[in-house]
Amino acid sequence: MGVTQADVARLAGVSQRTVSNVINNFPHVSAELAARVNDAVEQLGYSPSQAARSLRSGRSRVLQLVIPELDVPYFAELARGVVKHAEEQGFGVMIRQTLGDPRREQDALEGSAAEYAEGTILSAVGPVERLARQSATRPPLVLIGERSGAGVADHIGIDDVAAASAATTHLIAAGRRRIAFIGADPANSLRMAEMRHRGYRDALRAAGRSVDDALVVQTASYHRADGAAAMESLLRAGRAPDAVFCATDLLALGALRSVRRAGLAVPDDIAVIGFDGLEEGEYSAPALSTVAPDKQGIATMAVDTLLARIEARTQGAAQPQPRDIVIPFSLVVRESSGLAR
Amino acid sequence: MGVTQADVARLAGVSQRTVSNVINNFPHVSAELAARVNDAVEQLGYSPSQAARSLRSGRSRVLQLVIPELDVPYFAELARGVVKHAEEQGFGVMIRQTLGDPRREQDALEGSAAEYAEGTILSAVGPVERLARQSATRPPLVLIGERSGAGVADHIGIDDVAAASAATTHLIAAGRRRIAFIGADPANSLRMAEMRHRGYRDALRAAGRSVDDALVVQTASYHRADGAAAMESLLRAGRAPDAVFCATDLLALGALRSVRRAGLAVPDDIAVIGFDGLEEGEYSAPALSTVAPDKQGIATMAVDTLLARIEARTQGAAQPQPRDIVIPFSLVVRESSGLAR
DNA sequence: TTGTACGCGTTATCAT
DNA sequence: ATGATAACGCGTACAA
Repeated sequence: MGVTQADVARLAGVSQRTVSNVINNFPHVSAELAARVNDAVEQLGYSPSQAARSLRSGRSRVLQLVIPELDVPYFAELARGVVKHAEEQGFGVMIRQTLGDPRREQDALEGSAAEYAEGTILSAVGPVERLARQSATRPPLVLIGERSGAGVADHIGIDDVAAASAATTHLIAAGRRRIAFIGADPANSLRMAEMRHRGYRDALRAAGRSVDDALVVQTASYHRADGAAAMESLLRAGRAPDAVFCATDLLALGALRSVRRAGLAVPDDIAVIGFDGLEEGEYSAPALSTVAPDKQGIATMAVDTLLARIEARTQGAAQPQPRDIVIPFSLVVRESSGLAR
Repeated sequence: MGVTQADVARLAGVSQRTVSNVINNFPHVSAELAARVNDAVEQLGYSPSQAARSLRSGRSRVLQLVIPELDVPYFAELARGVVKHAEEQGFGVMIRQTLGDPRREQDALEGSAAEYAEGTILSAVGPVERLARQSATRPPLVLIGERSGAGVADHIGIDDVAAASAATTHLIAAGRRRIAFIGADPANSLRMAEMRHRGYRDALRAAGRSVDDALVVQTASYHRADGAAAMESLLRAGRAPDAVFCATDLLALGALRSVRRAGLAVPDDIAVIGFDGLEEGEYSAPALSTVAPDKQGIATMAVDTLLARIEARTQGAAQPQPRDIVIPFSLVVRESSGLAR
């Protein structure tokens, strides 16, 4: 703060232009001058003003990541990957936390804060159609998780229906008869919930099973406590299921605790499988089976896609159609869905 | 992007100055003009350039949070609190991830990226003396976790020694005789590890117990896997402990799994207590006892302290001496350290 | 190879 | 209450 290129130039006895050249290591600078400038920089503790640089160049080298909650492990792992990869590409990451509030999502995209970033990676909790509308003039937007129906923005994610179906099919193959689903969304606002629910139903039908809606329980949110409460209600409601597919690992971890407290055994009495591939599930008792999206892949691809958009934009190139990039997932069978005795 | 105050002024038929006044809702603007300007803003989809604003005002309203790993739950919870509180104060948060690399810490403070932020909250993994040195000319720095010995920067944190002592004393009071400690730092680079280790020893001595170094195991890091490995080595090494205090909850969660896999029971055979107060510990089997720092308190206080420094700096006020603010912790007794039968 | 001069979009000082 | 104008620090076209 305070010390400018002009100060450095004065001390080094060169023009400001030369200082700028040295800073941005421009090809044609005599080694001697460069040394003198670097000395002066060192001596004054000069560091370039990002604000001026950004105003001048129109580039901030900052990305914005908008997620619901930083301490939900799935988002934390995602954020780790995004920050890491962005830094490797020379970009910083501003993180905004919506806490599930659609107004905050809106504000993150339209508010003045948005102007810092050259682009946004958004994991929305609500419908994204409205949000993504102004993409023409706004900085590029890449969606993860919820996708926009209209193909109005790039989307990176896994095939939720197929993944949910794989989890359910695994339970069926393990010989389970009464397979419950925890995590349906009452408001139907999350397409994610809808898709995982659909995958569950699809798998059941494909196996010739009927779908028993008494075994489908809605949750207000996707935290451990919701899973615990949902499982309790399932256990209270007469005939208990012999397997449960939870829409997130956190729900599953909560469910695990409720089963345990009810004095039942996992997987002997009830098999449990989650969704997210959290490391936490490797250490639960029993270790949690799960459907694991390639989170690092999602993070990397989201950053790369966004950077490509930004690049094209600054080049004034024609923007290709928004793409929907599907990232692979894997079924991770651990203890909680082992074959029943 | 592209549309400036001048464009808005032209459309509204006023001077650019008036537009600026309306944007920053300056007191003296006729309601009629303001409406016209706002219309034009709406119509053009104008939003102010943060770069220009920041260059002009010298303020970016951005804070920098530097932590080792975003997906370590302790840091994730901390980051949540910091981002939340900073946003409430009108500040965005750039997150940098050091992955435990001291060079990245250095770079976060000195590199050009640092210039974006008006101040930095740093959770260091290495010695901070060097890092904090240049505080005179650099933006303000607030330390969380590791503290600098010299009182060269503000520090927010709990009393690690007292907290570790409380955990150990709890184990002693529960009748445990052979209490192990997991998490000592071989390189001794983390003062945190040293302090928690010291608290453990202090409590033992205060109870008239001898300290058996065979029960102290070092870990390379503070993740679940390290805790699991450490516990295994403890179980392999002859006489097993009947209690373990782990320097972090993650270590404890790993230890829990190793005990389970060895066919032993927690807390009957071995009591376990961790450190961090993670929500994850409420759902482990058994639920994990822990020492819980007031994480939201740390986050809030770190932001407030940093903001106060920034304020004083922009006011040109004299900077008070760096403070060391101690945040309370609480002992959370859950199942894993219940009384042995 | 290096110096001079201008403009990026804002805010703020000085008049009116 | 509003309009002209300077300056924030940097990058670069143009000139030398």
